[in-house]
Amino acid sequence: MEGATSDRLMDTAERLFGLYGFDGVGMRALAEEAGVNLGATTYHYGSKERLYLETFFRRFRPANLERLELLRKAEAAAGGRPLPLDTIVDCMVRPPFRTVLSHPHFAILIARNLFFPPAFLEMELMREMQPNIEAFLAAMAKSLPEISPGLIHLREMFSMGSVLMFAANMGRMFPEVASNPEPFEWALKELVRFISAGLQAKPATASVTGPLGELLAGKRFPS
Amino acid sequence: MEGATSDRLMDTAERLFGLYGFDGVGMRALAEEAGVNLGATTYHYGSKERLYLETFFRRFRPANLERLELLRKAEAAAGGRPLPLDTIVDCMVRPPFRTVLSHPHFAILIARNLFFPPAFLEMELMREMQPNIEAFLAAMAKSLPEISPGLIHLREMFSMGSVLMFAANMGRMFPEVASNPEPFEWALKELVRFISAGLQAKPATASVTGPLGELLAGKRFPS
DNA sequence: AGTTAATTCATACGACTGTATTCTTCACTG
DNA sequence: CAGTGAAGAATACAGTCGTATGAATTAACT
Repeated sequence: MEGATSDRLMDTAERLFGLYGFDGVGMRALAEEAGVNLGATTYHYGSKERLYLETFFRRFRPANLERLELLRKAEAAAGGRPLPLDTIVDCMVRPPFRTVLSHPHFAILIARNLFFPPAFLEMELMREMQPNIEAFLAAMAKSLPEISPGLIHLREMFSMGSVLMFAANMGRMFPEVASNPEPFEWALKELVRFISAGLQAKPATASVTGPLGELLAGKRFPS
Repeated sequence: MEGATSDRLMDTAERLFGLYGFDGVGMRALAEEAGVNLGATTYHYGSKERLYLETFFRRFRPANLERLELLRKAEAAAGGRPLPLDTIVDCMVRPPFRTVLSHPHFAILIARNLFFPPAFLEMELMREMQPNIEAFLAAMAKSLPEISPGLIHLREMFSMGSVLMFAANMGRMFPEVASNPEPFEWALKELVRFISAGLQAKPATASVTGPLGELLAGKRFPS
């Protein structure tokens, strides 16, 4: 079969880079763990950075696109009316975690990259996520008219923290998720619940206008 | 003044380790950035790992202890009655973020270490945090009698994700927090609000008993 | 079967890693 | 002022890093 070596390389990279980070994994350890010669890494991917990028984006890109698709579909079905918060949050978290169900090692890698992206990843990551951020922010703003955009932005950041924390620890929590997905599904539903409750909460202080509002509205966070 | 070199070394370590992680910073780059000879690193700290540990724990330990103190005081003031959720969460997040107000670079370092602790840190970190986890879990359980311990545990993990996401990004959000702390204080209040709303939410599914409940109750998450 | 391309392999290169060693400089004390 | 120990500085060491190179091997196709 064609590509068995390069596939084994990427699967091992997914696991090791997730566990130890880009700087924490050497090409020799990676090749050995994959049962592949060291030279094969250069041959198939050219450089360590490219291997890292391709390993990450092969699963991240489809999941990210599917998020937007799900949101568009839900919006179309609602016909212009604001979506329930649970629906929006579900569109946001369902695709990546469905991916993770069949590829558990990807969970911690995505958490690592969204929380502390390596410098060479940052730009492409932002470019990939910007449409999603804007679309989800807009959907939330429509469903939460009484909350200022700056606060929604802040809360979306909080939400992403919860999601990524869950992703980073699900390997420890549900070691055999593939064969027994029910506890995982339960936790995922609770994650959605937790987030939408936080998003809908009454603001702690009066809505912030003026300099602070503009300041927060202009910021970009990983998500 | 005594210890100027070792202090400069630790301050630089705090910043660089936070930005690039343990494996992302070399001793030479660290020494040069600190304006210190390479040999001084070995002389003052013996090894890279010890420098890392001391850098982290010099601020983490006091903040962590203060969290427990605050909770104890609040519990004493309440005289056995359950505490308001906002109070519990405030005790949890206030000390680390007060630390971060005077030492902004520590924010991303603590986020990194709680999210993806290096292997050599994991054990000591758990030992340091276990009393806190148990105390806060107990306080929350008392204030949320209708929510199962397993779910509270899960939600505490979600909360920690929000907190750490905020910590990891506050450098970008509030670059001059020392001279202008008001926006930061506002965001911090909103963080507390977000979390306590999520903690108090009605469970998404009926309370889980049997194997799953025990499974979740026995797990340990970073916090 | 013979030619060509694709892939695997062992090896090597220079740069960089964390740490050890050695020597010099400085400050303070008896 | 002699002496003692801490601190600073330069250099060295063995090991590992990512990557490059060229030969050996396999696969594919005429």
